[in-house]
Amino acid sequence: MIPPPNVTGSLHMGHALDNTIQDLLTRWKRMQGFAALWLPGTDHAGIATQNVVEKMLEEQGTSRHELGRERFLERTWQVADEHHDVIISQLQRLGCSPDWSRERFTLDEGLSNAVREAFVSLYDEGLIYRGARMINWCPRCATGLSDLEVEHRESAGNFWHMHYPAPDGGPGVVVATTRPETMLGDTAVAVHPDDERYAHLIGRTVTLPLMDREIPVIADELVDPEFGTGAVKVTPAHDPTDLAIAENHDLPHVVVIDDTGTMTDQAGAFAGMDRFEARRDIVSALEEEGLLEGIDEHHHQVGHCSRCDTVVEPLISEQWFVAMDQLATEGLRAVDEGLVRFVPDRWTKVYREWLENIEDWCISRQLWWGHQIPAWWCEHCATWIVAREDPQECPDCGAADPVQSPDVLDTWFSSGLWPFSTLGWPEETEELDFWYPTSVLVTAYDIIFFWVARMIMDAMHFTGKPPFDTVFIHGLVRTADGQKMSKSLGTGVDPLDLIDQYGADALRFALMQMITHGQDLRYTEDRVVGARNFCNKLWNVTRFVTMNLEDAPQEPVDLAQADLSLADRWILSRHHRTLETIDRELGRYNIAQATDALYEHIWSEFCDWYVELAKGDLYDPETPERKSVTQEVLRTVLGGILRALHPITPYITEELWHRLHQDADPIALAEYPMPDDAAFDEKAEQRMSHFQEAVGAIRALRATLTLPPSQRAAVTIIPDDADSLDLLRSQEQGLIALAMISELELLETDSAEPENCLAAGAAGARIFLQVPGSVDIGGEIERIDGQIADIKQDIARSEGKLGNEQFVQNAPDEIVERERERLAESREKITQLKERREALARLA
RNA sequence: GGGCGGAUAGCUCAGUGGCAAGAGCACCUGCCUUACACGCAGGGGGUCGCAGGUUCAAGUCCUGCUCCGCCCA
Repeated sequence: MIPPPNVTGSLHMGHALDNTIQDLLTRWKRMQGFAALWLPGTDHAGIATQNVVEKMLEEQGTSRHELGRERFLERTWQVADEHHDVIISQLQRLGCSPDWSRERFTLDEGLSNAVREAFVSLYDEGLIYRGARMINWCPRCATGLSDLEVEHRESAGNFWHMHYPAPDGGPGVVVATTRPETMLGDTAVAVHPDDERYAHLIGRTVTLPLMDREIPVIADELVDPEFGTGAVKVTPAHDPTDLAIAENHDLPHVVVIDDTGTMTDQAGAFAGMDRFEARRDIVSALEEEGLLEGIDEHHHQVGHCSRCDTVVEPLISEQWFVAMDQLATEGLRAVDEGLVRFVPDRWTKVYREWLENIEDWCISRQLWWGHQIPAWWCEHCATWIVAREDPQECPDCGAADPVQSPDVLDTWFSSGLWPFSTLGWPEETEELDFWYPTSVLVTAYDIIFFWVARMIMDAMHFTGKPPFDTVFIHGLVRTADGQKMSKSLGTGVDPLDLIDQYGADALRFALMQMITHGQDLRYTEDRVVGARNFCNKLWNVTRFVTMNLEDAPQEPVDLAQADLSLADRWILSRHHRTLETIDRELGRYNIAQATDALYEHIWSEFCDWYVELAKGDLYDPETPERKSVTQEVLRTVLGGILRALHPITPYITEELWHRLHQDADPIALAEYPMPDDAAFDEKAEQRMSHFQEAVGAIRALRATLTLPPSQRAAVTIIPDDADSLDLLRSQEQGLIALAMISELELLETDSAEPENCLAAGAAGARIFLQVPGSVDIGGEIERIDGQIADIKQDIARSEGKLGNEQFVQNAPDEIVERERERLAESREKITQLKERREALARLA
């Protein structure tokens, strides 16, 4: 299932990451023959979209109220449609392959029916109710918000200490507050019952300054005696804790701030002022009266509207709520019974703790863009009618034309239904029957609460089943220095720019390499450059292969019957080990590990070694059978590589697939390559690694002399044993080519060492490079000294371990034996190195 | 205040308690070697945050601490 990108913006790097993961998983499973549904769609993002449109209207000098609800919605649909088209085309450019025929939008008719069904049935069960409670109100958006839509940020503020005198002119009490403007609505002062400092005041009254109102001093456990002066002002209408205290003591509410952030006519002299203006004026008024005892700087958490950043006002307001107790229990059951699992697992705890401490959910929004609440007010009965069908009259009293609530639902109310509403719920459709419950949800950790938790709760409640069995949680894409990417800060990166510059495949490959388990990832462009280079490498090696397949036999060679070279056996073995790694790691959602395994296999094994060795066989007219076997191996391995890579880089692999196989079906429909144990060839891998070591040793010797590739050199090799001799003899051609040898002398095991040579040891052989003419060998002596020093350390370490009785006794025999072998090898090596150094010193 | 994550090469990150710590990028040296200079070959670079502990053996497990980031209140 796709997390619906909202229709207000365009795709950012987070979407690119998220959708590439989903596309990868979908293509992978699809190629493996599973019926894989990836259902795309978008959500209407109520408050965000409405804000975008209102801003546009403001620029045009009008407002939603001037337009009226109907015309405003027309305008908003237009904007939403435009953004929708942009997003869809972006997803397509990224190479996403969902089932476009099933695309859904949360305001579609079907999904709206689901919303209405969900609302009415929750209402009928008593899980949705309407009530006056303290909620978070955004004065700018003019709507209530859920707790999740408020961002608490530490802000610099003050602690104002205000003196509330006793009515008889006595000392009274000093209270401290961060919000002086609310004092106009104070209806008490509260202290902790055990606080001896204030015990004498409990039950008496103090005078509320500026309002000249007597308010009681009460005792309540909720007061923290350590905080501030230990005495708090109580403003039931404007603070959740104060409201709780007021309920304990039956205190009256005085509303002094209205839903536009303006002081009400209850606010005395300050009526009509903006709340922040009033704060300043109240402070100076108190100061004038000598009632301001002091100001402390104070950093505290202030709630901001997550959509417009306005300071949120806690207000008592009549709204629709979802009672969360029962739903949360069902949501917890889903993870407790293992019906839903989070990857990585640690997010389970985050999810669980949130559900365990959840409050009722305010779902009504005083907006126009969204699902209008299916509740109608009957003026005559003074009751709400909640119904699936629009009522023409009140079912109780028959009064005509009940009025529908103008409010709409929180967007997440509809998003929570997404996994099943998109498949037709509440109808019992074939789609629902076949596809539901789904398998995987992929999303970033920042919407676990908003979306994931709600989907799980809703699914458990309405369908009795989990919406999916796995939630794969990834991190956020950040800038190179770890900042959040944001358009407004100018730190955002547009994935489309990168696609233009490097291609969608490069972007996808880079993102898949960077992804870690639930950790944020830092984006730098050089990762995409690297991925682009990799694509280029793949392109070129395919070019090489196809060029060399032009004269390949019509009938493909049966590799199972063919006479395979060491290199052939090796690359086939490595290829299948890579496939095994991919299968294992993707199965664990270790996407980067799977991606890196392919990178390594393609570049460092296939290109760097197999292709280089293949050239000898391809260009040697003497051995046509070898050539056709090599051609077949190239075709087979490259074909496997392209298919294995296709879910990550769909475009280039599709193109190259058709260059490799002219009449093939699309690679997207090809079978995903699976590892075959029969291809694992331990022996070939071991022999090949000895061969590679020999090549490496010669190359290293050449490098110390800074010989250019054009200057080939004569090499003598003395194998340690018959096995090595056999290996090197069989690989002579490759050795000469890869180590740039002019003349190769492969001696018998016990031969005498040649004079005037640079020497090196490789697994199973000693290697001698003839020094041509006057070359500086000082560098080589230095290099050998370094090696001697390193090996001395190794010897000391091995001797230490083996000299330790505890180690020999307790460690597994295998480990001890290995340590003995290593020690012997090191001693052998150091002897050779010392001899070599002396020989060099004589040379110089 | 509670919880979570991170600290390994200059940078970004991998690293089932056991063959001498790896990759990519960056850096240095030499190369247009006929698939690829978006490339090839070679190389330098590490007190694995700090302090204890467990173990024959710790980057890896335990405890405490420091710093950075995030979530919740």
